[in-house]
Amino acid sequence: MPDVTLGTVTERWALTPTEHGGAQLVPLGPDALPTAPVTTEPDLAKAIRSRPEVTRWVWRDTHAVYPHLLAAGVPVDRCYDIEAAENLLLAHEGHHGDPRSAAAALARLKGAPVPPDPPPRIVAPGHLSMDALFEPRPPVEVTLTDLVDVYAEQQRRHDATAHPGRMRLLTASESAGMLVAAEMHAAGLPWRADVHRAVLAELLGERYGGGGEPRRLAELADEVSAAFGRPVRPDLPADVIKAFAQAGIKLTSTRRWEIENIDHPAVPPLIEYKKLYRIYTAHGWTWLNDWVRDGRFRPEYLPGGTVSGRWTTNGGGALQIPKVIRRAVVADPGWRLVVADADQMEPRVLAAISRDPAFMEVSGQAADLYQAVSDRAFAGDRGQAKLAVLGAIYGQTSGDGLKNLALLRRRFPQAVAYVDEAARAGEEGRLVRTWLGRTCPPAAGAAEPEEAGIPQDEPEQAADAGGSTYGYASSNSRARGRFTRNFVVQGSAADWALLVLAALRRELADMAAELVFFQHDEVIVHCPEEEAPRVTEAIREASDLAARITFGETPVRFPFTTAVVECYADAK
DNA sequence: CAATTCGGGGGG
DNA sequence: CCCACCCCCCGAATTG
Repeated sequence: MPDVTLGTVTERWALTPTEHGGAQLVPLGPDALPTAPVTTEPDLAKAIRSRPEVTRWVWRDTHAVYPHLLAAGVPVDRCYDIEAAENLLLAHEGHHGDPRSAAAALARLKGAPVPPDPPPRIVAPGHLSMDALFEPRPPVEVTLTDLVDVYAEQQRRHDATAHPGRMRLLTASESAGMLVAAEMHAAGLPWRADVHRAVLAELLGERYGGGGEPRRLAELADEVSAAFGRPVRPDLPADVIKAFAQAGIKLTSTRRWEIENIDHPAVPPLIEYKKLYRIYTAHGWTWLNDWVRDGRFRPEYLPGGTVSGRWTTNGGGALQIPKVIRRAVVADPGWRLVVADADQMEPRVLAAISRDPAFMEVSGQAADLYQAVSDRAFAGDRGQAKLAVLGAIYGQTSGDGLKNLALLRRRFPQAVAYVDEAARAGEEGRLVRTWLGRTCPPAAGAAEPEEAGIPQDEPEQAADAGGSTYGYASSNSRARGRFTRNFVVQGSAADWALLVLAALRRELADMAAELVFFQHDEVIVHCPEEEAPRVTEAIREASDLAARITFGETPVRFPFTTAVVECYADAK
């Protein structure tokens, strides 16, 4: 069985790149301290290739090292990303957002002035793939011995957390995520520019003068104007609101849900215009020119880019590809896309972390979770069950869902209590953590930490006070409560998803298959047609393994819906 | 004139 | 009827 992240018997080495592609390296003992003198080698890739016995490479920043290694054809098994770990440890210690560079960590260790982080690198459109490797970067490397000191201190800081084993798992899997991110960038998502252009032509028509406004948008704008009896620019909300007002219809916005049921001839072309305008501006011809090269779309993935641990991307809108545009994502000839989507990931994660017996039971089967909940508590009304579950996770405050939420609370008290407690912690200004220990930022304007950092792992029932828990909370603190309520679920789901990715990349290591896309609860693997069954099975195994490692023994199952397709749009 | 905010759409 | 959470990206409007 692959050891995904724990690394019981690991040969660890630390390294730091030097000028002209070389490296300094040093082996580390079980106490994280060097067991031999530092050696210097002229070729980083060769230095790594010649040490296959090393199972984990400790380095400052994956992004500064790993793309070079991949370009040289030297993938690594595991790493430990010191700056990623610093980020997680700082947040856990109540110092979310403090400078996280290795240089800053070293300064804190030595009691020296802490340098601010360099500004985040922005990827300009058109500034593609390998170009990023050769951008001048600020000189924030620290010496290898200093780096090892920071690493050893980080190991001690793990021990000081509420659940050191989980925190180690978190930093290990975040590091694995950094590897996956670089590998997915290098592989790229297969993208057929010709198909994309055909889709655009079909939806938007040709562009006037070759690069001007698409014909279809102009036609729809004319239809809107004709319906109002005067020229109206559909892309200017103020203009549209004024036009409706003149027609005797008062609007506070021109959002789709507010206009779609209005009986006026301008509405259908206006809605169609908004839909197409969005495609045109965000994923039209300009996007295609900027972001697709040689049949691949290579976004830069940022693991842990959001506070909850979900990933973001830097440019290209890779996590918001509209459904219609997915027709351009097509496997190479003879290859397939295995598109795998975790079924009801967040409710199942809530079952695993709350250990609610009844909720674990309905989550212990591969079948539709919402159907199981509705059979048990909602007389078979799946839609109501789904709304109630999502309402509990998001912190619904109004509407029909509320009485269903009460029903949910009766049937699954421990699960609802788990998120209720997270909400209360947020309202009271405390911090909350995911299952593995990723910690939410403090409330805006919260009294600066110190105070020994607000411990709250197993918060007492807070002297309850009975009665209305929310009665005296301000709107701000209620918003904070909804945030922390959702954070423990969304973030713990991100914990699990990261472990799935880490496990899956190891399952795929001896195949031609490549991970090419990851979006919260969905992965795409690009593989030769004949490997697709193995890949499908690998995803199942990665899911099971991730669940065991993340949550320990649990009856909760995490099924994926997988589709083997040539085109992304044909999945599900 | 550059930077920031707003409004509206896309994703999960 | 909308819900409630986490995001990105664009063009226009506004602000410094």
